[in-house]
Amino acid sequence: MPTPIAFHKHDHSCCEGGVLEVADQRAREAGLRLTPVRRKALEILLENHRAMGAYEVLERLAEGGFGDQPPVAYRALDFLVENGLAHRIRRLNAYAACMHPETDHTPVFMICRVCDAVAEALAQDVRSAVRSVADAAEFVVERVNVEVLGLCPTCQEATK
Amino acid sequence: MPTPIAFHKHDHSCCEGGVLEVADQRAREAGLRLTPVRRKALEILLENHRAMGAYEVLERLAEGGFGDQPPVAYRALDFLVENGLAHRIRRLNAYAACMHPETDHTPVFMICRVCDAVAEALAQDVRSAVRSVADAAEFVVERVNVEVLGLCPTCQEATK
DNA sequence: TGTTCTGATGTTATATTATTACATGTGATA
DNA sequence: TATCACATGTAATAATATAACATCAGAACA
Repeated sequence: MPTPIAFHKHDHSCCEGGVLEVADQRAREAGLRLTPVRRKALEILLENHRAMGAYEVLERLAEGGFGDQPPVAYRALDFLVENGLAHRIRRLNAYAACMHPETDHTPVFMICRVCDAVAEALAQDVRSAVRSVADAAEFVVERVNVEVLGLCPTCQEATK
Repeated sequence: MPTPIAFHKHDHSCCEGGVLEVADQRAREAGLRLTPVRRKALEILLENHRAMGAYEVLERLAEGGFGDQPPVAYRALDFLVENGLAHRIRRLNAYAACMHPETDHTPVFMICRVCDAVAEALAQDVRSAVRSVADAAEFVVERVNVEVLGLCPTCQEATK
């Protein structure tokens, strides 16, 4: 199954190179420890450009000479998520490289229920709407996760 | 751990009775098959008034004379979610009775990272913001799930 | 009444996802 | 070099979820 992280065609080399560059930069500036396993995990997510399960990432890490036990993948992925370099897509029990690591954003994930494709979008409006609801409940917001289920452009066609 | 579905004190008998009443009504009118296990599962969620794991619900169902194997709980919970009588809280791998079954809503769940308390809020603004993002991506929205992680009023106090 | 169909339930087994616990290594700092 | 903090490796297991199939109960109908 394809499960790309964007619905439409694009020059993927830009995503990959750009994101890795930002990651390296953040590592230098913010003192992030982007160690070999962690960087490799990010590369794997970027290469595939789709939501991947932890065990799938683990397999690729093991092929790359790293450990082959679950914590190896979970630790690397947790690190990436903690530091805004990847996101966790809960509906799919999967992870995807963040496409906008340079900005402090509230991502919205659109997940196709037919083909499992995922696209990440930025939505400042969603963030502010959430914030006002939370304020009313006296709740302090730290992270916002929005997952939208529906039909991607391709599967809409197929359904017709 | 308590994990209530609302942060503030309230008359819980209203929630419980009201929601069950709406559920029964929907069963009659819309031809929903709210069978004994399904109704019991809803009662369990309402009684506890908090997010509960499937196995926790299963245990209570078994005590009530129903089957004690995982599919018993998963099927009942899936039914409730499908029909808008419960929600799945993915961050907690848990389920909670819907507090607004009468309305077609986009729930926002606020989840406390310290005590796991969950509160459900309605947010029409969030829905429309999501919709406009999705339109731009030519994505057809079917369900929206918003989970906000942060600190509930009680844990904010404790952290000070 | 009895037959047939559909969907719900029970049960066994197993798959998938995630964590705990502990040993080992590694690089910075005093 | 001693010590510390943190990263990694590994074994074992916990927690969550589903597949597959048998059985049952009620509706629709001859």
